[in-house]
Amino acid sequence: MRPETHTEMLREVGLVPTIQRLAVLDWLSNTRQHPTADQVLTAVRGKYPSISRATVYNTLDALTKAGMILRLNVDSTVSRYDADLSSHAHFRCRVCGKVYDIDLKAAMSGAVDCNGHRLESLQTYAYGVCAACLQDGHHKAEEV
Amino acid sequence: MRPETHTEMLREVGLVPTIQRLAVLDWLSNTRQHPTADQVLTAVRGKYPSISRATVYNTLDALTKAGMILRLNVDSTVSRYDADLSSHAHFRCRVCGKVYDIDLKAAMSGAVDCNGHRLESLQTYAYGVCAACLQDGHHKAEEV
DNA sequence: GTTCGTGCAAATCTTTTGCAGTTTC
DNA sequence: GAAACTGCAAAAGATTTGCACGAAC
Repeated sequence: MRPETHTEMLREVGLVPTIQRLAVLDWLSNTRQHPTADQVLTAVRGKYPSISRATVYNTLDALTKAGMILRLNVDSTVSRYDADLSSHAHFRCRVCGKVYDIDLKAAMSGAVDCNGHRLESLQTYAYGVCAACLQDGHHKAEEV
Repeated sequence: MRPETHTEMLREVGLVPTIQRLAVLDWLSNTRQHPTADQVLTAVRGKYPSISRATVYNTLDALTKAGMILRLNVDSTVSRYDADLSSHAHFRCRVCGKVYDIDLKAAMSGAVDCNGHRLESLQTYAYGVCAACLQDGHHKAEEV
């Protein structure tokens, strides 16, 4: 979207703003889909044909760890990525496999109709550091 | 736990109650862990050394589709399974990788302390049939 | 006896890794 | 120039598939 902003953002988290990373970040910021790594690779190769699969994986991982994008586990066998950090839930259709953004409140309301989709089940996952690891050693726990 | 009950339950959903399926279901019902398919394989082989990996995968898939167990996507690269169908959320520690059951309310409260664990991020996934597929043809959508 | 399920091996798919060469600052 | 990053190829894991044999009803 705004390459300069993205360049700055990468620098701020200690990542070298390479062409490849900017291409991934720019494209991801402009899509409303929730692409898999392979879809990112295909899309970015439209602009930079030489980018390799490993670089895309490395980049997506680095951006995720830096908190600039989200890695979604909404599919069971493949990761998807989302540059929209605002609080929302994701809906996956078991018929067509598409992933939609949905309202968090609509999802949690218990209603079957969820933003026009028919909700059948719900999963909530939390991530962080467990009680045992917090005790084990704060230092160790902070490092990752 | 109660093999007879499990036998009945399998019949009710149209699955032949084989030794293998009962072994998987029994073991899964008695663990508080959230095992991967491989961990189920190892555990069940303790009792039935001849059970194959494919059968475990087939069984877990059949039980999931029948709604008797849940398939968790809390890890990004491996599925975990849970026989506890009560409404709760799952917490994954990024240090040790363990998965814990947590209170859904505690998870959604916004507090950092979540059942003693330090919550850093939250993901909510909804599953069902999307608006487009519902319109496309109710019949097609119901089949799966 | 027919249907459904199991076991084995191979195949597929996603993701990670090692390393030589290149880019960035 | 040193540190960080990329690209390639190979490896590692998880899951699925095809098919012959065996179990269940």
